[in-house]
Formats: sequence, C-alpha cells, structure tokens
Amino acid sequence: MTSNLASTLITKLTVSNNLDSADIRAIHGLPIRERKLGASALIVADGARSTDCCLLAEGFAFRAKTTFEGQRQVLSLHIPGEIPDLQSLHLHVMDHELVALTPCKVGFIAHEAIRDANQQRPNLAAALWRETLIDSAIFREWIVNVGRRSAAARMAHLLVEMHQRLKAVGLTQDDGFAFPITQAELGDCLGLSTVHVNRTLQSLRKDGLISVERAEFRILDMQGLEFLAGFDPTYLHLNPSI
Amino acid sequence: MTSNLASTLITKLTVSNNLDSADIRAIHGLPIRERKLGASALIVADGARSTDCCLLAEGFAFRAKTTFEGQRQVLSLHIPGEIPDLQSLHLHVMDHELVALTPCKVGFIAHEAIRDANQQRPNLAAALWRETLIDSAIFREWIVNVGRRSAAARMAHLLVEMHQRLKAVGLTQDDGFAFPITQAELGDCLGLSTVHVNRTLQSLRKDGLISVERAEFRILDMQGLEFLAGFDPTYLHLNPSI
DNA sequence: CGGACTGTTGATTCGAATCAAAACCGGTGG
DNA sequence: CCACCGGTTTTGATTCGAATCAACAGTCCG
Repeated sequence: MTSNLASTLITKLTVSNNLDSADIRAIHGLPIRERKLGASALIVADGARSTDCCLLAEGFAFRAKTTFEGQRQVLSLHIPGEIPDLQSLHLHVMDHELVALTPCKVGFIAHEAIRDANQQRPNLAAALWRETLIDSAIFREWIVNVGRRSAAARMAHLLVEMHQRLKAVGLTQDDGFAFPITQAELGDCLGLSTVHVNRTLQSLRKDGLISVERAEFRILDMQGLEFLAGFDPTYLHLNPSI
Repeated sequence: MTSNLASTLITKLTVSNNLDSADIRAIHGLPIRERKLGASALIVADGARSTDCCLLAEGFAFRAKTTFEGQRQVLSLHIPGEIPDLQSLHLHVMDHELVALTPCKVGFIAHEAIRDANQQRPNLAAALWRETLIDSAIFREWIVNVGRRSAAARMAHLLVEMHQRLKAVGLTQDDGFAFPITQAELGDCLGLSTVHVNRTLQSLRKDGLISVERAEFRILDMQGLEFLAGFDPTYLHLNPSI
C-alpha cells in the first residue's frame, strides 16, 4: 500500500513507543492537510502562533535560530515521520523557525485534533510527550557537540546520528544514506564556517571514514567514525521499553 | 507559612502555567521524600534507571554530560521549584547526570505518584509537559549560545537568563542574585576554559556591565548586558497564556 | 551562454586553549 | 592564633584550531 502521511508518523512513533491498535486507529483518524514545499521554504516562522503541527512525511527539515549578528544556528534536523513543531501544542509562540532543507511533503494537523486524540488515547499522549523528550535529549547531545567537541568529532557525531535515526525508519541502504545538505548548512548545524566544514569533510574522507557524492553520504568505517565522535546511542532512546 | 517542598513546585509551575485549586491540591497530595545534599553531590547518575523524580527545593543543581576525552559540558542549570529529571517519567534510562551545584534540599517523588496525579488532573499533566518543553526551549538557546556567540556574549546571555528565571520565582534582590558557581563550572556551561572565563568576567566588569563578589552577581547595566548577549526572553515562555 | 549557487584552495588573522606559575581565600588543626 | 592546605582566582607567555578574506573551479539551470 502507498505510504500516506499518517503511516510515516506511525512508523516513526513505533520506533520508540509501544502503540496498540486503538492508538494507531486514532492516528489514522486524524485530519491531516497535505502540502508540498520547495527546498528552503519557511514552514513556520520564528514568533508565529501556530494552530497546527507539521508532520514531515517526505524530505528533510531543520529548526534554526538566527542571532542578532545574523549568524544562523541549526538546532535540529528532521526526518520523515517526525513532527518538528510538536512543542507548539503547549508553547504557543515559536521561539525559532522551521524550514524545509529539501523539497518536502508535509501534513498539517490541527492542535485541537491532537488534543482530542490525546484525551481519548492517553497512551498516544504519552508517546507524543516521549517524542518531545527524545527531541530534548538530542538537543542536549548537540550542546555537547558544539560546546566540547573538535570540528572532526562534531561532523562525525552528526553523521553517525543521522545514520542511526534514518536506519531506524528504514531510510538507509547499508552504510549509505541520502542526505542532501550543503556544506554551509552543515556549518550552521555544527557552529563552524563553511570553509572549515569543507576541510573537515576532506579530512574524514582522507582517513577513509566516509565518502560523499552528491547528496549521498556513505560511512566506510563505522567503528572509526563512532570512536572519533565519541558516540553513545543512549540519547536517541530508540528502544520503546527503556 | 514555611515554604515546604510542594510549595516551591507550585510557585515555579505557576510562573508558566495556569493551575486551578484542584491541581494545587493534587500537588500538595503528592508523597515527597525530603533529602539534604552537599555541594557536588551526584543526585542521579548517567545511565541510571530512575523510579522517582527529583524536585529541587533549595539550592542550585545542574545536568551534565562528560565526553570520551573527559571534558564536561553542563547542559542546564536548575533553580528551586524545578524538577530537573522530569523527563525520566518517559525516558527510563538517564542519558546524562544530575548534580548538586550547591548544598541542596531536594524531594523525591515516585513516578507512580506523578502518573496518578497526571491521570486525575489532565491540566497538571499539561503543565508538566509544558515544563519539559520549556526545558527544551532553554536547551535550544544554549545550542545557539555555545555554537554561535562570542565568549563575552555567552557569559552575558547566561547571566541574563539566570537573572530572569530567578526573578520569576522571587529569588533576586533588584539586579543582584545569589549564584554560587565557580569559574571552572561556568566554563563547563559555556564551553570555555577556566582561564578564558576569568578574562571574560574581567572584561564584563571593566565595561561596567556586572559586578561579582563572592557568590553574589549583580547586573549593573541590564540594557548593555542584554544587548551584548542578543537576549530575547521569548524562549523562557514565562507567560502562562502564550 | 551567462549567472547563481556550491565546493575548493591558499594566505592570514584572531579568539580561545593550553601551559605554567603566582596570589588569594576559607577552612582546619596543631 | 597562626601555619598550612586544597581549591579558586588571577596573570603572563605561547600555541593552536578555526574564522576570515580572497580567489577560483565546478555544477546546475534557465
């Protein structure tokens, strides 16, 4: 069957949560308004007051803040099945922006509909709360990444994280994964300049850790990359029962 | 009346949430086991599986991760009334540690008790969810802080944030606030070396922005400090209705 | 074919880390 | 009461990682 919007959400939620059939029915029952967006489209603006959440069904998106001096910092990267602005359910004014990294298919779900479903299905509410907490755990790891790791370790960590998250929803081929991001955008994720991102990637390639061609990253030495990154997957909380 | 453990939680929740009298009764009904802790006491270890949440009633605490190379990064600072490990309600294994920054009075509340209260009082559950989302919003701002701001701006931002959060629960005197933290710990918050923290603080003092004596910080030029920090208080979500 | 974006390279600067040592401070015990 | 001690703050000298500046090459696309 063709994967509709709700199915991508269910796939993603099931990675980290135990949903029962009634929960899944409730998700299928959610009214979702589909939309297609081009790369770099602004999905939700900083300062906005949303009445909907945005379910990312295809493509990549990111959340970002821009400093007073005009420097952009990417806060998180989002993959299909995620609801990057789920926090807007309880935080009514956006403190950052949500942007399409690549062309995307998204679905907007009214807060009211999610609130109703949460009331009917407390287990679904718990799963969504848990998703926002995993979001939070990833933010924490990113603080460590930009605060304490070298450029090479930062890059390695980001790549390993993306590989693991994409693998969990079946969006990898072996050690390769499609990830269409520019070096400037990588710099905004890692708190590095574009030039330094370029040199860091070259160094990872030279050391035989990764290969990059076009929008396709490939991890050639997973052990080596994880060691360089100091990667510990605990923070991704991918196992529903722990 | 003497402020017991539950009251500090109510004070803090009321800053950002609308609680009704039944919610407040439910909080007062929570069984809380009080404990006193010395400075640098480990409250919850990385990797632990908690059965309780820790309510911080007096003193300061922080959450932190330690990299493979032994570098510590502080992820968040916590003030009285907060539950720094509220996420453990849904994330059963700790991906970081919780530590007492100063001598603390804390209260442990069983997950079961909180779950029961949440079931009885959906409005309380929403408030706690919102608290974890505000936590998340602060993490986002910290990513920007360590990723994109200069040392002086980072320090300024941290001090303005702490002042605003402490003011919201009545723990400031005018522009001064008690904040017993060493320069090494500030470095761990900001991703800076101790030596550079020292020089950064000197520069803020020289510019007449702050004064520090003992554990007492004083903001001498709020406008100037906020401008240097590029501070926008939106992310603190201190207004319950937005 | 031209133009805009993206990636690459080299030269240089700069902010912050590191290394090393001294000064300061509060507590403790002789 | 004072000497001592560990932790903290301060200072100076030096190194180093990453930013910046400036070009140029590659690629995609209208």
